[in-house]
Amino acid sequence: MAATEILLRVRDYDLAATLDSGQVFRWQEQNGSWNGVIGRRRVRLRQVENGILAETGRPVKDWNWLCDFLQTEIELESILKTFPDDEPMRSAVAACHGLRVLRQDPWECLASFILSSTKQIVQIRQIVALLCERFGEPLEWFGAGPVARTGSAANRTLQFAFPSPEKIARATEAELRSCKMGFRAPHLLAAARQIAEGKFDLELPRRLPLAEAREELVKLRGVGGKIADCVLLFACGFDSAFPVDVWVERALRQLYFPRRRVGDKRLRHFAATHFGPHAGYAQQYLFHYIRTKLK
DNA sequence: AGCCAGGCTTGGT
DNA sequence: ACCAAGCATGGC
Repeated sequence: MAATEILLRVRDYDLAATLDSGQVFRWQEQNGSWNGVIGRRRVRLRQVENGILAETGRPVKDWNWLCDFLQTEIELESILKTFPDDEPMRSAVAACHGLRVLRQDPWECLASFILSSTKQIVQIRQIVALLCERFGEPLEWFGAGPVARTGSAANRTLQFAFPSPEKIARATEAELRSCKMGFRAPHLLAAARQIAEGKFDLELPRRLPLAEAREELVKLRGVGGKIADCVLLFACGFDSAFPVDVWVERALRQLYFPRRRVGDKRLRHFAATHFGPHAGYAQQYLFHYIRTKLK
């Protein structure tokens, strides 16, 4: 039966932590609900006692797209069990219980993280919002109400889909720069063109072994190892990908090597070997922990 | 190897 | 109020 609402029964799921942990950049909290866009659908999510209550503007028959995005079928406990049994991980897990890794659209993920380099999360959100308002296709309003002309900036941006590679490919560098992305504009433009022209297949990495998938992604301009790892983890389903940004590096040094000089090489080796088959999840816990709980 | 590239937020004064 | 440092980095 088609409905505009569904209850996804799931436990160990902290919706707020998950949507606000720097994986995705378009979700907005509004009095207890989270508003966002998945594909061409505007979605409202609310954490309830026995799971997540989801609402869309139009009736939906098949909710798989939502379960896939939220990864509600993943049993979190079995992943947490694979984490190393050490003090830093125990603290991070205790502090961020219910934090999940989402499964995003590869293009939105790639584009967002190309725009992320040396930007703070608030600012990445701002750039992505401008990009969607300027280039994204308009979406139907949430619910049946009339179009409000006086929506907040936060709500206005949720009236647009994330722009396709084809749309971005037709833009000029100057137009992209007007979204305040600075030197990242040519990177985004080049990636969009390669994908739009069929010279780069974003569906491919998913089907390759991790190392080869990473090699492919790194071929794109503006994509180094860190951004490739973000796409591999957040969009391609590689749980073992371990993005190391300044926060995770800080977490590793502070929590695992306090008051010790550790070379960059050794730290990378530690990161690559210590955290097990779901290292990406462990990374997300460390990232969120150091940013929100330890400062 | 080291420097450079937007612009906004954060934090110290 | 003002200013400097820093930011889910990668390219040259």
